[in-house]
Parts: sequence; structure tokens; C-alpha cells
Amino acid sequence: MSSETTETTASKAAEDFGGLRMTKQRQVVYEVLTDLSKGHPTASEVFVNAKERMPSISLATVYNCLETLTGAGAVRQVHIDREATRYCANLQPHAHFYCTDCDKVFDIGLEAGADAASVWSLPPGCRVEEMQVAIRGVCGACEKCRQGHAA
Amino acid sequence: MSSETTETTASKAAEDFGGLRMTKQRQVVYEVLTDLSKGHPTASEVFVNAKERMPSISLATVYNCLETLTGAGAVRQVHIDREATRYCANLQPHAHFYCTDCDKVFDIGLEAGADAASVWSLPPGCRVEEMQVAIRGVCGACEKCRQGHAA
DNA sequence: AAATAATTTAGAACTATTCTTAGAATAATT
DNA sequence: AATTATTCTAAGAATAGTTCTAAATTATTT
Repeated sequence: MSSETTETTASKAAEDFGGLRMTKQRQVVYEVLTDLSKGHPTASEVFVNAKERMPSISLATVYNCLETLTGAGAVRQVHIDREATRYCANLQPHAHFYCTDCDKVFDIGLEAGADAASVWSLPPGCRVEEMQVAIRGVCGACEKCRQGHAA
Repeated sequence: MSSETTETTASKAAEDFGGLRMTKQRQVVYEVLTDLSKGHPTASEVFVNAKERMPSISLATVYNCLETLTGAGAVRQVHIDREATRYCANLQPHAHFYCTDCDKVFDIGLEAGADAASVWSLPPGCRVEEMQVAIRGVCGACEKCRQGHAA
């Protein structure tokens, strides 16, 4: 009982999320999501991976599970342009950088001590529930690669 | 010639946008957008309004025009969750607040002197092309209304 | 164990958007 | 001004992601 509090709560979180009934398929979907978290998979990608672990699972169930897990706050949706919704088990406040060259999505953390909402002049009296920040551009690796071609 | 520089450039912009051929339908679509800018209309809403001004216009053309205008930088797409794309003629950097109660979208400006990207710890070497900030929550008016009911 | 409720499955249905193709309008060239 | 080339529009078909529906399965409560 050493790594209990040093690691993130991701691994134990699978068991209990606000009284959510953890069915086998929800467990599988959640595991896929934590395993592929860096990949920000779409529902279909989750489906493919879930099917390897549980061949009987259906796409509709994957959608159901993703919705349930999102509703329970175990998982976040990621929206970039109007592309297929991606899913992300990183619950820390963060933005998403989408590289138009390699099509990858990167998590972008907050600067130390910064608050994402603070730069926006929100009208008084409104209540913020969620914030989606999507940044499009070219990532460092692709940018470097481009310069190479140009030379 | 007094209001020339005091107002935004919105009105004169309709005529010439980076050598864009300003066809009658593009003009109509652009005008609808500047007129309904506060409403953040979807393509279908633009279509309905454009049809009043030009009954022969088709939905496909509205989509084409919106894409062309977006490409030319005359108009911005607004993405909120995975709802239908909305369009916005406000080119100033701003975020969008979507009220889950009244379903309205509000433009949110930057705090004086603030830079939207500054709070995010972007990896070195990457190039930012666009930033979409969507804030979901309850607007001031709806929040006030709720408190009234609770009393 | 029986009854009730929640979940899964498979496929149909839906919606926003893109694609296709033909024809119309506009611009360029002679 | 006539001809050719290019771009744009229109209408509907096609597509992709997602949601809905109904029946079957699984879990929970009585």
C-alpha cells in the first residue's frame, strides 16, 4: 500500500464513479480510454480497441458508455472543429492542440498558477460549467520538418 | 466622412476580401452574417435569411459561400460541442459563451491587454493558427431567473 | 424465485455536411 | 464583339458521425 496516493487516482477510479454501475463494458471502455488517453481516440477508435478486449461489445454500447462516463465526470469530450468527438481521461484543466500537419492532438497544460477563464471578460452573474479550448496549428516536430524541406 | 474610422470595418469589408470574387450570393450571405452577427446563425439559419433577400439561392450555395468567406478570413466558424457550425462576422479575438438554459451564444471579449494563449503552456516551436474557446454555462439573465424560482 | 429496472445489442433513422454533375455566369482572349 | 476558359451555382445524391428503437440480456429488489 505504497503507491496509493502517489499515483494519480486514474487506476482506482475505474471502480467507482459517483455511484455509477460499473458494468463489464463500461470498465472496458474506461480502460481503453486511460490506456489510449494520449491518443485522444474517437468513439470508433475506442470501439476497435474495446473489441479486442471484449469481442461481443457493440458500437452503440461504446457510445452509451462514453456518454455515461462523460455524464459521471470520469471522462471528458474533446471537440475540435466539427470532427468526430474525441475522448480523454485527463480530468486536469487543459487545452487541446491539434496539428494540421500530422493530425495529432496534444494536451496543453495551464501555465503555473494561471486560470484559463481569467483572460476573458465574462459578464457578471454568469456561471461557467465547462470550457473547451481548441488550438489549431503546426506542432514543433512538423514545423522543424518543414524547415528541413525548405533548406 | 466622420464615422469612417470610428466604426468597425465590417460594412466596407463586404466589397473586397483578398481579391475574392464578390458574387451576388456571397454578398447576400455576408450581409446576412453581419446583420445577424449577434445571433451566431447556423448554415440553415443563414439559408433561411438569405432566401428572403434572394429567393433563388440554394443551401449548397450557402455552404459554398460560407466556406469561401471563411477561407478568405471574412468570417469565422464557431464550434460549440458538436452542434451545427455557427458563423460569426466578428473578427476580433473573442470566446463564445453558450448558455445551456436559453441556448443563446454570446461573444466574450478579452480582458484589457490580455492574450488568450498566454495562460497555456504551449510546447516550444509550435505555431498557433487559430484558437477556439467555447465556454458552457448559464448566462446572467437565466441565473437570475433561476434564483427567482427558488425563492 | 419472481418482478422490476437498467443495460446491451443490432440495425434503422437522422442530421449536418460534402460531393457530383450539369448548367449558368463571369472573365479572358482573340 | 465573339469565342474560349474558368469559376460559380443549383439540386439532389452520398457520406459520416451519432442517436434512436425495440428486443434480448443482465442485474437488482421484493
